[in-house]
Amino acid sequence: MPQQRELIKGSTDHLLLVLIGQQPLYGYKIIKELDNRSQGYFKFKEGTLYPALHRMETAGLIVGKWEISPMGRQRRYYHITPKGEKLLALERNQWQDFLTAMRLVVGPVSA
Amino acid sequence: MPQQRELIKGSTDHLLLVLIGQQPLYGYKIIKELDNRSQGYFKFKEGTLYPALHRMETAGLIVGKWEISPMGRQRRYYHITPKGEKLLALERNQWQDFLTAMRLVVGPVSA
DNA sequence: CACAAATATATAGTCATCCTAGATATCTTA
DNA sequence: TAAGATATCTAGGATGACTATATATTTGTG
Repeated sequence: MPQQRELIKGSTDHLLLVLIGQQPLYGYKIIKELDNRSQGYFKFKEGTLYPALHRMETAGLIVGKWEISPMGRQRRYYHITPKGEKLLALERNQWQDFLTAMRLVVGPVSA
Repeated sequence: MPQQRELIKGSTDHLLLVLIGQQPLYGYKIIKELDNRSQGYFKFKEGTLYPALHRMETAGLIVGKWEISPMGRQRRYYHITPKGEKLLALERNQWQDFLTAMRLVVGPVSA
């Protein structure tokens, strides 16, 4: 499973890329968004999120820019890059493949 | 996400528990079974599998017994324990919850 | 006004897991 | 007899998630 480990470990990164791919977001907002959208399931810790964002920026998947939020405050907004877009599309396929493989082993998953 | 990290990291352990929960199996056979059932997706390495089995045995989820295979050879067959059965049922629910949360964030997953 | 809580970013250190790589042994088949 | 499949095991490296902490600003409350 060449890509599976990355997927497993990367489910965090995938979630971040999905959100940032929809709109530029800053770290703290991402934590809140993930919490809200998942109805309280995902509760990312700062120690997980910020290093992940830095990793992804180093990898050229996103770029962080200091911008003024609608509230007039300085926020570090992350934008997805073309490279990030490509990886995002790839990750969606990998996620599908992983789910398919899991279903084959553990049996069908309801819903 | 208290259980999510365990789930992510534990997708390996979950797969093993599912298989062993269906029938006693030995390590090498588990690798082949996962490969076959997943149509080549899961290709566990020995360095991943055996330590995982040892961890799970230490945790009391499975017990390994040296037995003679139908081929007349010594194999270390792992059997699920009552404790393992309970965790397996719990893990199935956690897997469902995780999938639900993922869908809420990344959108519906086909099939 | 003062203080608490929420907002917001960051990182050092710990821990767990996955994989590489190698060791070892038996059995089957050409 | 040799090669390849079967079978188990572990040390060490790499990576990522979390705890804990530091720091600063803003909002809400009494």
